[in-house]
This record gives sequence, structure tokens and C-alpha cells, in this order.
Amino acid sequence: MLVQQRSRSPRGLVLPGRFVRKGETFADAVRATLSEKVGIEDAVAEPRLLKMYDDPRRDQRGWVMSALHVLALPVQALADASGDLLAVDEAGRLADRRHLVFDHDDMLAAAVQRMRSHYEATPDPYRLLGNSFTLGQLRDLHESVLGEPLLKDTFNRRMKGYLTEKMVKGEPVREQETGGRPALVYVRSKDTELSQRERRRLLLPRR
DNA sequence: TTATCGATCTAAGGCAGGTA
DNA sequence: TACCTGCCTTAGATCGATAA
Repeated sequence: MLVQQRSRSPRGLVLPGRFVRKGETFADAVRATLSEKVGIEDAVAEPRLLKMYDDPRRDQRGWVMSALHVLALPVQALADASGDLLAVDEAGRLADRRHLVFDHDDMLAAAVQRMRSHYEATPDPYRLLGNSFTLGQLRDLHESVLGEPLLKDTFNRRMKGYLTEKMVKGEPVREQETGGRPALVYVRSKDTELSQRERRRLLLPRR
């Protein structure tokens, strides 16, 4: 999670953000925040609106509404970003036990919960692995996001239903750098929008 | 330098028990 | 009864260490 140090009162760690200016949409403000405050000009993924926060008591400076957006990016894309990348725990709080100012702890937990629920139901829904990947890479990513180990066999069997082997010149592509038997490279099947029944079936198993 | 072996990894399939 | 799940086994492939 990328957090930033707020220099004005109340001081402390916050999620990146700013006020919406006259004539701006939320989308404009999100893009401007990424550009001006984080240093990301061209995000490969679109930020997703998650939740509105409108409790009049949430900010001592006055009545401030916040529109929480979520954007997931590979770590490499954040190499030059302004702020600190911090780990979160199982509950979606900062792993080092520090707290964010305002109600940003709740925002962080909500964002982590939403992201984990998406990774319960769809192979890499935020496309952090790009267009092609091995099952091992996919499982590592899902375990990282969910914060717990998964059953390898069941994960592979469930995910394969939503993946297609990557083919070049009629031959399946294999990843040679796994240290063992070359792993098959997969791409997402065209239809990865799962039905409610399929989503329940795809809920990932735990070790 | 080369061959061998063990460790490690993925892929695939079988099987028994559980469940809708 | 068909399907799903978890566990297990076997095979194939690579890498690094080690002996000849």
C-alpha cells in the first residue's frame, strides 16, 4: 500500500488524495492526484470507485466527503512514486501497527477487502501479471494478495477453466526459468466474467 | 571437462470420500 | 449419481554439486 506523510496538521500518514476542484469530475481529480502527488502519469489500469465517505464528523477541519478509489499496479510501476510502500496485515491494517490519520485506516481496510474479494473470484482481475503468465506465477500473486497459502492442486484445477494455453506457431509456450520442468504459459480466456454460481464455486481453497 | 545424482519444480492423472 | 475436492503418485525437465 502506498502511503504518504502529511506535513500539515493533523500530521501523519495518509492515503494519497486531494480536494476536487471547481469544474472537475472525480475521475479528473484521481488522475490529477496520481500525477501531482504520486508521480504516476500513465497508469496502465483505471482507478475503480470503491466507496463514498460522508460522515460529517470524519474530518475536524469541516464537512469533507471522500470518494475512495482503488488502483492496483505492479511494484515496478511504483519504483519512482512519491511515498512509502508498506505491507498490510490480514485485517487490512498497516503491518507495522502504525495508524493513518482521519478515517484512512478504514479506507485502507475497505480497499484491501475489496481487492481480496476480487482475487477470490477471478484470475488476476487487476492484470498485475500482464497478459500471459504461468500457473505458478498466478498462484504466487493470489497468495500475496490474499495473504495466505492456497491449495496448489485445487487452485490450478479451478483456474484452468478460465485460462487458455498460449500458442505460438501451433505449439504451446513454456516458461523456461522456473528452475524445474518448464511451465505452460497461459492467457485469460475471452469470457472471464463469471456467473454468481461460478463465483461461489471458484472461492479459493486454503491450505 | 564430462557424467551422474539429488533436489526442485510443473504437469497430469488416479482414487476415495464428500456433497448437491 | 454425477461432480467436486483433497491427497497422492508418477513422469518430465532443469539446475547445481560432486566425483571420475
